Amino acid sequence: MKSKKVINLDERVYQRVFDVILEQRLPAGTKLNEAELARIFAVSRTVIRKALVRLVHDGVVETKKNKGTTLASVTPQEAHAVFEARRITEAAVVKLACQKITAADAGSLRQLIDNELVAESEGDHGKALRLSGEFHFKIADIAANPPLASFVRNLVSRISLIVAQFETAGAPLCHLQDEHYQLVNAMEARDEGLAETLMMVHVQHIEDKINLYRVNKSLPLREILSNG
Amino acid sequence: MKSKKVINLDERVYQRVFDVILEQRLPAGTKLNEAELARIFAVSRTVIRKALVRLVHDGVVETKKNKGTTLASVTPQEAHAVFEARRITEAAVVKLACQKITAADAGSLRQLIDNELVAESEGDHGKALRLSGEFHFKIADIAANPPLASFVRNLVSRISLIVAQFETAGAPLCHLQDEHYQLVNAMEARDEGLAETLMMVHVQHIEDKINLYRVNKSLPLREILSNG
DNA sequence: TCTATAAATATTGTATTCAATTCATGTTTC
DNA sequence: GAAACATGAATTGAATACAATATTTATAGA
Repeated sequence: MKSKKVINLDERVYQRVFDVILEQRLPAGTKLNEAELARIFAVSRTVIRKALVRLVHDGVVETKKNKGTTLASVTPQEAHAVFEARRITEAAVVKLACQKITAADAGSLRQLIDNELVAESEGDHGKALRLSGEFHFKIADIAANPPLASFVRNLVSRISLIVAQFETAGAPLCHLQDEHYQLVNAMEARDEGLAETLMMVHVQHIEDKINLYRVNKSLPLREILSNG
Repeated sequence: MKSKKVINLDERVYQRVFDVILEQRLPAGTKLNEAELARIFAVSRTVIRKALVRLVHDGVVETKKNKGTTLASVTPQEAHAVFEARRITEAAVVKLACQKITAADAGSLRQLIDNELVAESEGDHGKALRLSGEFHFKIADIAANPPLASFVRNLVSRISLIVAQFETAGAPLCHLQDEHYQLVNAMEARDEGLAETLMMVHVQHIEDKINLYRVNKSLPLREILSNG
């Protein structure tokens, strides 16, 4: 058993950027300059480029020739499609998870929720967001279907970007932890129908919050214009 | 309107390898030597590597440090997971497509089936396989959900690899075109329930064929052993 | 003949260098 | 003063060179 798994340099970069996206610590459209990233991670541009290629493939960053690489920003239509995909996929995944969940799994899930609450109470909003994402990753792992799990990871990360794009800082994510608890209970009871419904409603709630904020965001425009 | 879209060199390589996989013209485990590919495509290894990174991310090729890159070969368990993912995803996708399909879309789908039959009758088995895949891609496009469409592309290509891995040459894919026709009819009638069922059965049939061949493949073992 | 060791080879990982293109800025000309 | 144009900086695209390592092969000894 190797305690220290050797991973390529680009994997480190990829994971780090991925985590930052999950924590919503970078505003949409943030430039990811290759040279700058190379300095930050103390590697060559080659390594950075490899990580960026993968992130582009994931759809979370966009590269334009001779212009630069930025965090992907999406239109409302594109955002809606990602939510739709996530509702469909996670509904199916949670049904699979219902069939395969163990007591230990349920314990891990509840632990994740608790840790998230602790992080939130300590003011570490970024960590709480990441743990919230990992809750969904864990469900996908329980479903024991690697391709679906990988797709869920992709969708959750893209939703994180979208939320960060439309949400103003400190938007309340209340109730969502409650929904996580209910999900675990339904899964443990192996109630596929309930779990499926709860999951779809849960993702819908996230989308609803975004839509609210999109409306709010258009309001400050007058202030900005009159102020300039 | 630009008639000639400038695409990066690695995109060409990526698409080409992707097509070859869909056409099942390379046996599983085939080595994709970077230097050799660079010669074939007349580009530097840098370009090849970029394409390979994306293919690895897709799960269709595997790279081992200092060992080489090969077409991915999967265990029966992994293969089953890919089939499961595809059944779930395409079932949902075809329901979306039912809601959005136009008469022109249905025409395009039927054209694809016809072209596939022509290719088959002309003995171009590879082209027929690729067109069969494009039939599924087209349904995903009709569903108008880019993330799901991209995932379907991924799953279909992986299934192609898996089929190529377990199937012996010239395995009959009869009946499957019939199922494609029935799918188009159900979609055009906007019968979501029927379309969903047909799709799941269709994918199941593909998996069943594989399983048959896996059994057959283990039989020659005695011959091999007694012959040596 | 078999084994163990060492050298050669093959292959990917990473860094560095050069090229091409876009964008902004300044300059010149009318 | 305005517009066209040239020029320089910034940035990614691509090629080449170098490093690290696993595999194979050759060789020497028992």
